[in-house]
Amino acid sequence: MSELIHLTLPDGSVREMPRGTTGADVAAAIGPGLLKAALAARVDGEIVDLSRPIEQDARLALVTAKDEADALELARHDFAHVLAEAVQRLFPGTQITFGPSTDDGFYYDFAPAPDRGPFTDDDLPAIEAEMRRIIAADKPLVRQVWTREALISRWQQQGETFKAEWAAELPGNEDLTVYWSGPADAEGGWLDMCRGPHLPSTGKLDPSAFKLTRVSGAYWRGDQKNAMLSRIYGTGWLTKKQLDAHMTRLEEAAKRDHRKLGAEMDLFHLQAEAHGSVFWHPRGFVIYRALEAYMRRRLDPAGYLEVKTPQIMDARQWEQSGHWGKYRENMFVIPDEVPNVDDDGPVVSNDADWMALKPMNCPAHVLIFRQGIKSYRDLPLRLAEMGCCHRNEPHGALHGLMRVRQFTQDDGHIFCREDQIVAEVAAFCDLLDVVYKDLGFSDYAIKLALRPEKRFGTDAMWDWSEQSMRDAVAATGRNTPEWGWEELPGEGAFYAPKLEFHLTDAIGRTWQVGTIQTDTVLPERLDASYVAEDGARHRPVMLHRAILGSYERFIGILIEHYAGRFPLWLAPVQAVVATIVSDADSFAGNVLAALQKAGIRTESDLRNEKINLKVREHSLTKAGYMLVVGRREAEEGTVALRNLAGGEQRVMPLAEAVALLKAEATPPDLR
RNA sequence: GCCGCUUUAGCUCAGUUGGUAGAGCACGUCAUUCGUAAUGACGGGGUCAGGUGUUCGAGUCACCUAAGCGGCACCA
Repeated sequence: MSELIHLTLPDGSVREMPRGTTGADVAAAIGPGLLKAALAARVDGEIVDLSRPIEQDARLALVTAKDEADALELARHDFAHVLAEAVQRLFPGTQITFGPSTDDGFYYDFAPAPDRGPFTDDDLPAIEAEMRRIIAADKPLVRQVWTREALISRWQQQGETFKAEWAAELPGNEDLTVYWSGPADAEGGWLDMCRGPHLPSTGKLDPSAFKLTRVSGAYWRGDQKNAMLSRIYGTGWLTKKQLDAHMTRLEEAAKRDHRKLGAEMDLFHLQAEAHGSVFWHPRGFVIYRALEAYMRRRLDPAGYLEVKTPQIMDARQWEQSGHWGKYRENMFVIPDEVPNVDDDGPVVSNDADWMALKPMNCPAHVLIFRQGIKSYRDLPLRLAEMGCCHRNEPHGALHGLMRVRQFTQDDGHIFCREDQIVAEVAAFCDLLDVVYKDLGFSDYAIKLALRPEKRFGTDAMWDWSEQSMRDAVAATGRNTPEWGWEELPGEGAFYAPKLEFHLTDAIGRTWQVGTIQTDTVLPERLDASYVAEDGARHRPVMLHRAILGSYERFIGILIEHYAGRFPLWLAPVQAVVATIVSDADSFAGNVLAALQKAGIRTESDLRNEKINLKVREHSLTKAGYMLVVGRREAEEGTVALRNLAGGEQRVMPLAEAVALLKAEATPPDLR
């Protein structure tokens, strides 16, 4: 059995090695430097442990720190492993569950010992120290294959009920792999069930390249019916330098948090008395209005007809649409009865009729569609509404402007025939693309959320509506990895598959903004129909769609995207006229008037303060431009125009400055 | 809703083992007219989130409620 196998290395050279050789053997044969640097082996494309025997001819590449993505993945997985070992050594009785790598590190979910509550931030320093000890001990990470029965029985013996449950339910019938944090099968060894691969030993990790960041609760298997576990998050890298760079990035990102900038720039506020609803301040509402005006200018020529529908509707309407049954808990419900204030009895009797604040606009749009008789000639009918909706969201979900209880959608519903769907969805994607680019987003992700478990409609309807959506996206060529395209099983709405458009906030969290959905359920439930060429009544398909999603969320993302430094057409304050001496007050008045006449949002600052202070203050509130006037400008009819973002300034005649600002403040669609 | 943490002046924060509150900025008054990121002096301002309890005494300890923050779950 001492045959030789042939391993093809990345440079094309072929090495003869005995069957059963390992990545480590090959590295050693090439040179001690490579052996030291090697982290894992890539055999025919698959990453495996350096110690895994190779049984047949293969392409082999050794993974080192230079293969950053692979190396990071390996290191983060190992950090999670070391974290779990550290926790069990420090807190006996803690059960381990599972712990994967993440985009910037790792986490591990634990079931704390019964006599001890969940972990807190105070536990982290000790756990970090224990992790460093495990790394310093340079424990070998040893792979073993166990039968399922043996492993389950070991977990049960050790009281690891979560691991036992998982081992029993892992799909397939094959044996399971475990990894020892060495020594294997001996005192001091520590075992976890894991598919691998792992680094050769814990010492390959840089003990200064990780940091435990926070603790949180997390449900076992992500289901809130299950036990609440205690999750410890860490960020992990290959070097301390990478870790430091990451921490710096986080600090920078925190500075662009829309909640922080919203206060600093005096855009809006939130307070307990109306938690989850936004108090827009004058400067913030300027952005809102500019965005709304822009959207109307985009929607009108795209064939949308804007409507306005009631804020409150009878509960029976929501029953018929299906929302009452599914979302009753999250709707604001009010009695349709005048309370008798003189009466000592209950303000509302049990048999009151119930009304609800609208959580969405679609049923109302169907009601508009149903007025009169619609012909196939009326289709596609595109109704739009800047619809103010209320949803009583779970309190833990609220988040600044991103997740609120009162919000305004740039909503729209397209009633059309089945054969019009591909064209309508494609046109929507194109319109959305134009809008996002105008607003500064060339990078967004597209996902298709498929039928959920609980849904209305037949499987045939879902087959058809999901496929129509795939076809429509394919027609736009956007169903590719570059667009982040993926299908999300089970995540659709109860009445329709959802095409989702996602943007990312300052610290990397993604938020759904735009959406379009192919709905055949609601037209059925609310009995919408049109007369076709054959003279018979047919059901229209209803496309639910929004580009911004909600003004609140989109403005939140805009604030973070621009770090408050908006393009001039969206800037709350586009220009500030500031004087150096009071002798220039009168000329400053002329400058202010000229700018306001040109439609530039301008403020003036005539305070008896140094120009340094004025520059500083208006820079901090992120006004667009400053027009400084002193004695010289007043005499010459010029202004010193300073871009507060860039800092450069130029003296020019007033008329020239007005023209310049007017051009830059023109919205992108009007240029 | 679940887990953990937080809540002291308009904002950012200090307040040691329980002995009835402090800074910087902001704000007000006065002086300063000073050419591109903080002029100076003086002054006003707090039921320490709300409630209940322990205590001679609570910003400090316990419990409850609310909101916020980080996750989880949810997101029509």
